[in-house]
Amino acid sequence: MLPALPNPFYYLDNFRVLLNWISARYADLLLPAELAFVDGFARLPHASQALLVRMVMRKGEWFRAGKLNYAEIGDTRAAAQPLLAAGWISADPLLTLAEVAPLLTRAEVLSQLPPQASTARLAKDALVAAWADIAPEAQSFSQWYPPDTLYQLDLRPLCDRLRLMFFGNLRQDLSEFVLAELGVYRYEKVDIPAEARVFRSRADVDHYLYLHDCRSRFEDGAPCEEIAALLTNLQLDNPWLEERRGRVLYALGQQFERQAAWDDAARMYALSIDPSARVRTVRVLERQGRHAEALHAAHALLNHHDCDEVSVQQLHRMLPRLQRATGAPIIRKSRKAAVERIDLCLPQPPAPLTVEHAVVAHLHCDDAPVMYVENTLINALFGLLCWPALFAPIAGAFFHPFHFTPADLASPHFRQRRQALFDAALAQLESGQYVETIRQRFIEKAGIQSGFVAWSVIDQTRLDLALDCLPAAHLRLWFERMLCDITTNRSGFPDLVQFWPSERRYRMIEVKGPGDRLQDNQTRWLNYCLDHGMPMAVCYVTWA
DNA sequence: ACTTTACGCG
DNA sequence: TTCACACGATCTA
DNA sequence: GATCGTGTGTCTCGCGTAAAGTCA
Ligand SMILES: [Mn+2]
Ligand SMILES: [Mn+2]
Repeated sequence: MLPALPNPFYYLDNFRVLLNWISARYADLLLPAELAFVDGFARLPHASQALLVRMVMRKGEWFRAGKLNYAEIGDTRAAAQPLLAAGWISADPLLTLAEVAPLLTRAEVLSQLPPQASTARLAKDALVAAWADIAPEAQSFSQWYPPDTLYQLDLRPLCDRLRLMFFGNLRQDLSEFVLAELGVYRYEKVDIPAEARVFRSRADVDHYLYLHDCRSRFEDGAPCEEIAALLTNLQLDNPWLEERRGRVLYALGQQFERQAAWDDAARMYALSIDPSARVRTVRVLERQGRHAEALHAAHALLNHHDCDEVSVQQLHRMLPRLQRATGAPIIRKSRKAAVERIDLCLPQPPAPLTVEHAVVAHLHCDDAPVMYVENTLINALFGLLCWPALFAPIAGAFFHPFHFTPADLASPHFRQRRQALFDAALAQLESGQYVETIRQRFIEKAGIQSGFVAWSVIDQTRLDLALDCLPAAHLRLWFERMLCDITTNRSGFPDLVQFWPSERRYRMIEVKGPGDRLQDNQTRWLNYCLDHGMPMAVCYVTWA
């Protein structure tokens, strides 16, 4: 049980912090009307401020007075009056039946229908359908349901904008404040300059919101052509936003592919700067039967010097097919790295246990314990050793108190911007100091949110075993590869690690159940590790 | 009377 | 808005 | 067997409550 907060208006305090943060850093990016809100909010009566924040933190834009019951606010209708006068909420909006139905319970819907024995037992959907036959298309809430009053929150777009400018994303919200205060989340303390802000221009904020809206509409099933038109001529000079645009375009391309709209898909991929879009361009040509063009495009990409590892892997897999289809000589690059293979026939464990657990149970013994850790072990060791580099107050990396990774983690310059800090961290692997550093940091930083440390998975025992059995040279190789492309290379590690503490050695085991195959990122890590002489194995399981 | 799900909450 | 697995379709050896 | 595409479950803080559906 969490301790209660002493201040019943804690959420209002948090909102004020956000507003002050915004007005201190972003006054030049706000319109006069938006500044007027920030200003005017502070002059509202206390209870009205609180009520507005309660609505902002809840879902939707419509709120029934009867459902806004807060002891610390008191009379809801009285608190709402100043908000109505300011025009930040409106009363008794016009609604369609489809809009009003979710606001009413089944019993309330029934109460507004003429009493008929035939309707009394119907499900809510059926009651609403019956209501549609006798009700107008749209009417005010008080006409739909006289017993209660409805308010409409008109500030959602502005509050989303402020939330975005504060967090730099729309995934986080005001609950971060209270969760941090309660200690549910603990965040690393990073010095944030008084002027630090993630957006440099209002246009960038507008564009982020625009792209987010495009993505939402796409996910809600809007026609691809419609979203495509919204993105096609969008000019962005901010690389971060252009990447976000590229990801939406890529998703659109995939959807067009599902519809076999090859030309549209190719158009989306051509507009996208996402590297995977270039590979899909080749695949679309192939699916169109344009094999010679596809082969040519594949070679063009492969010959380009900055073709990334993922694309190279995917293109190489396409080459034999394209070469066969075009009659070109088939060049097979069948360099199959020899990896130890373990074949097991095991009884299928009952849910929720998985094939990985079955293999753990089979291979585990007291002097050679096995852990099911996937990416979490190496990521945690990396995150602990490189903690000062990851949380270094680099300009632009941290701009609010609730980061669990630096904002520029995916940037190609990520490592270079922290070169000295990463060099120092990795140098500890040469000196042997890393063991003590990681142990100490595990204690010192325990529980603090980090994108690399899953605290619930890593305990002292596992950490000690890992530090005893994993050679520093191998840690160095893993970390170096991760740093080449952190977002790509932080996943794909094998499922299991087995340790022999008495011999100070280990092996990694990727488990494959029936029907499962090595995935691309697993193959890349496997090949890298084998190339460097690391002990790897793949365990294929069939059910007894 | 029971389960499932969505939401609000600190 | 991540990551990994499950599974079916299709084609090739 | 290899490859590709698609769907699913797991993450997201954990708890209490209301609402709706399911079943007898
Ligand atoms: Mn796995
Ligand atoms: Mn596996």
